[in-house]
Amino acid sequence: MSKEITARDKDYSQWYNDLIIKGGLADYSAVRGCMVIKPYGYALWENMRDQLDKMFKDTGHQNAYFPLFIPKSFLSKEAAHVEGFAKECAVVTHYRLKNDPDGGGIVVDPEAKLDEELIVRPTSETIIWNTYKTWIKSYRDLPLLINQWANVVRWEMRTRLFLRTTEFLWQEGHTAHATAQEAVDETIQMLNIYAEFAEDYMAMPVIKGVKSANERFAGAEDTYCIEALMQDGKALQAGTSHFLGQNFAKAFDVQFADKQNKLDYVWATSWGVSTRLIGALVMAHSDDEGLILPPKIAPIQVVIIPIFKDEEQKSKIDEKVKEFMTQFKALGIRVKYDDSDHTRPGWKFAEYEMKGVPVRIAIGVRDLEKNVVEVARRDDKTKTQVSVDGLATTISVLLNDIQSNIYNKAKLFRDNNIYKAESWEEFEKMLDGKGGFISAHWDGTSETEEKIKELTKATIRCIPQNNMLEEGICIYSGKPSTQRVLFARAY
RNA sequence: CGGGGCGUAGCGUAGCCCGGUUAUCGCGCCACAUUUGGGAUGUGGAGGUCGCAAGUUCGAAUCUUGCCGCCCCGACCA
Repeated sequence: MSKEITARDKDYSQWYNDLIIKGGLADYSAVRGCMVIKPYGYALWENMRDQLDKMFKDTGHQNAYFPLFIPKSFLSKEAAHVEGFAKECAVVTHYRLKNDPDGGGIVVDPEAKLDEELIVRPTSETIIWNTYKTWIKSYRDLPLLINQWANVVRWEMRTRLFLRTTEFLWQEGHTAHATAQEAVDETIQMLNIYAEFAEDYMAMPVIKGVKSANERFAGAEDTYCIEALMQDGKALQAGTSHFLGQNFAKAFDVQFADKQNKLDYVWATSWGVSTRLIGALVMAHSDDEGLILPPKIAPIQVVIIPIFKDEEQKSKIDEKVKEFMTQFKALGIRVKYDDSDHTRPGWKFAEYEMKGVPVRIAIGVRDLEKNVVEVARRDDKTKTQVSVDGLATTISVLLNDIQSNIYNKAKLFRDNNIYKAESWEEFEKMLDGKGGFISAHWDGTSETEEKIKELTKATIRCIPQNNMLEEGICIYSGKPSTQRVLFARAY
């Protein structure tokens, strides 16, 4: 098997696939459009999930779990919602198989047809709001702050590892509030949590903003999002937080009695991030040697590789490494000692580079004599001799350093790829060049946005938060505009 | 669903146009030996419904027809 990873500038799609498959994160599966997340990839997801979960709980949310199946009639209760999802639903129509009477295997039993078909959830608003109806009676029941970790299914035409798979893992928060303001505050709070997670943990700079009407979630009043920039100049929506207004409360008749015993519909939010974040991580940081994972979420932060000629040398090294391991673990560093004998050091070096392990420590008898080890960083590929005295502390500092270095590098790239377009010609030229975010004036109409998409495949990624108001003219229509918005081609 | 490409061992492939002994090569796998500071070397070995089906033929991986599957590019989308 080829060990080489395709070069980024040669074939970006192949580069991306190579990183995931050769980095050991995931594989294609026997089921069309679905992937197998391998242990290493799942460990990465668990680290991300655990951190997000902590952030949700720190802001008063609780986890719960709702059914995988949604009765078809639920989905149609909110008009915009069904409109948005109808085209990509997997549907359960029968509940039993039987032996084929004509021989040759097994067939669906036509006798076992469901009276009402079940939809495999593409998102859970409907089943959850159907439940909330029974949970919410009074202002005392509010706010209701629930999150669920789940899998969902969206039957997309074309799939792509992590970025768009038929089934994917995610979390979806669904909250209910007594006032519109409180719900909006919640929406913004969760957006901020996503941004904080992306930047502080994934080392991926994001732009916070609000979607235009065209890009809004089906059934939302407002969709807030974080947008990241990938190395090929395309944008990626990394997380969304929706202010749902009273749409779902009205569709599912969820009313509460306030202090004055006046009935009103509750105000809702929903917000989610998915395993797509892993795809974002891969495209944001990796190079042609493999993955580069930020230390804070890397499944293995440090790998130790022994270099020895015989058993005697090996046992000396083992003894020293045992001390390191204790010290590392005391500092909470995720460390792996790879003393397997069936691959040689050079193989292991390449292997852990492909897997994106931030720090590699090589240790041989030569080092033991000098009381040093060789420390190699994945992010900048430098190697240095480091004293074994206080090694764990040195490495701990180094991991923080790597974390911020990865972030700064991604931020520099992102900042260098935000352009201002003043005219249509300029706009098109920028898109066909390096891509990136293009800040341009827009007249605020859906028609213009659609026309631009049709002509260039670029969409409005967001209207940035705290956007400066600025008089100008729309790059497409020439009509007056009050602010710039961010355009990009996107995943 | 439209356009393009591909299906031969676990992976990657040659052979196909122009049909002909036992289907090529590399990686990986197994055994032994020598090795181990950047993807080791040697020797020996195991592993195949040539995507499926039908047809043409003395003979099909190769030709014909149908079907299935996958990848890439579009439309759709987190």
